[in-house]
Amino acid sequence: MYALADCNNFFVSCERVFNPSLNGRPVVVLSGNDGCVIARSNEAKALGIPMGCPAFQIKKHTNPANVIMLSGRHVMYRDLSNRIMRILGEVGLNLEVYSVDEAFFTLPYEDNEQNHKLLTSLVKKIQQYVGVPVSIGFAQTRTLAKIASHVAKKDKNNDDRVKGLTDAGEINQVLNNIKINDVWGIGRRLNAKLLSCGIDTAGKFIMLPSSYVQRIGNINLVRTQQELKGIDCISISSVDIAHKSIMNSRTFGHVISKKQEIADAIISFAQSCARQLRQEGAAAQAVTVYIRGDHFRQDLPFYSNSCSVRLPSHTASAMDLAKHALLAFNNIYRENFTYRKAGVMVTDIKSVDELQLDIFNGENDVRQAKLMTAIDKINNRYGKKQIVLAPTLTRGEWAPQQNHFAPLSKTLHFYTGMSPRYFSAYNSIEQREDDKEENEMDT
DNA sequence: TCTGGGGTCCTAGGACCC
DNA sequence: TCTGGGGTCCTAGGACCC
Repeated sequence: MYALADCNNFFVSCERVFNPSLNGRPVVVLSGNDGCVIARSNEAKALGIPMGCPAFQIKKHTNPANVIMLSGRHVMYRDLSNRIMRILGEVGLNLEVYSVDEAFFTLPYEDNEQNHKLLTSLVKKIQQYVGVPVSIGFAQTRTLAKIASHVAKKDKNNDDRVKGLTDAGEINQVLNNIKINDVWGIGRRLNAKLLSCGIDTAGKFIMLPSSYVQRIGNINLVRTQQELKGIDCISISSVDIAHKSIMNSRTFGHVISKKQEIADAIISFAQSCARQLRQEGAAAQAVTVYIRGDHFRQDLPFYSNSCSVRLPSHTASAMDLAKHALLAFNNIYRENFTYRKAGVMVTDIKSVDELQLDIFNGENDVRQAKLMTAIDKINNRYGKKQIVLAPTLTRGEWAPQQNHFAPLSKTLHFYTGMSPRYFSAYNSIEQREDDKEENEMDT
């Protein structure tokens, strides 16, 4: 029996932990550059604000004075997420962290009454210790558990926020009322295809012959159908399985044409990829760079391109990765165009354990590895940005604009469990302007 | 004026091999 | 005129997720 714990309106709920005055009001959290809505409170949903809605359009949808718009503070969300996962991990067997606000786990009891009781206490514990509301669904497969948590969330009479879908008759009834695009694994395209065949509910979908389902989609769609029928066939690559790619990219605060400014961004992205590789005890042997114009600007010529470069050996060195990322960038950069977004992706990733022989091959590799280890030690001890590659010392021209941070420091005392260290991490994003000065002093 | 970021898996088709 | 058959590997692009 699988359970899925899903945080309600996660980013908004995190903001509310630190700022209870947001309770009961329509709140949205925005993406980078304060661009799109990426989380909505129930009140904001009720106003008809759709997911992904551009911030400037909220004024068209609603009375803007009604809606509180906040810039995302992902360091804080990650921290609260970790706390929730720890609590789930204490009870749940085989915890699979699926995303920042969701995790699957298996249930210990044969008896569903007992499982229900256990989950109810978990929901209460998370509310009490972390302050974030969580809904939990459980069923025979992950896909059904997902639907169950959906039901738990929607049902206003269900105070304990736990829902089990275990009775065959009830499952059928629920599936007949679930719209096909609310099923996990069926997105926009497949929804359109299925609708055109007259399939609009999960109940109708499970009646289709699997050969037909395979023709509409692919093997994944067949698996989704099996899961809805109660046959377990989707596995989740859990957190301890290594990443296959690591990406770092940003939409710039405005369009940029100067080559050096974009190069600075590329170096910064490569540096972040390298840092994450080292945190995971891994190294990569390929790096891809992409750059693109602003596809919303009809008045500017549009150009986008990408380039991959293979490194001579696996590395997690910021300098190696930045150097090769710049080679790739030089390949694709064109004069006379403007750019709005760029990114760096590292692939062909292996754990350092697998690479012991390779990585210590050359004199240079050994020195680089030692140097990066030393830099990590210093940055971990004295702060993330004590030693960085030179072009990333100051805040780049490309840095995204975010102007809607909640006044966190004023509300922080609501949260007693926070150490000074977290405090500074949470505030670091707010204080970009201060950062700039600090960095100049460091220089 | 203003439109996110970071992942995974599958498939078709081309290159290449014998 | 007429031009094999089968296999593997790689990559780009499309679909999905949060």
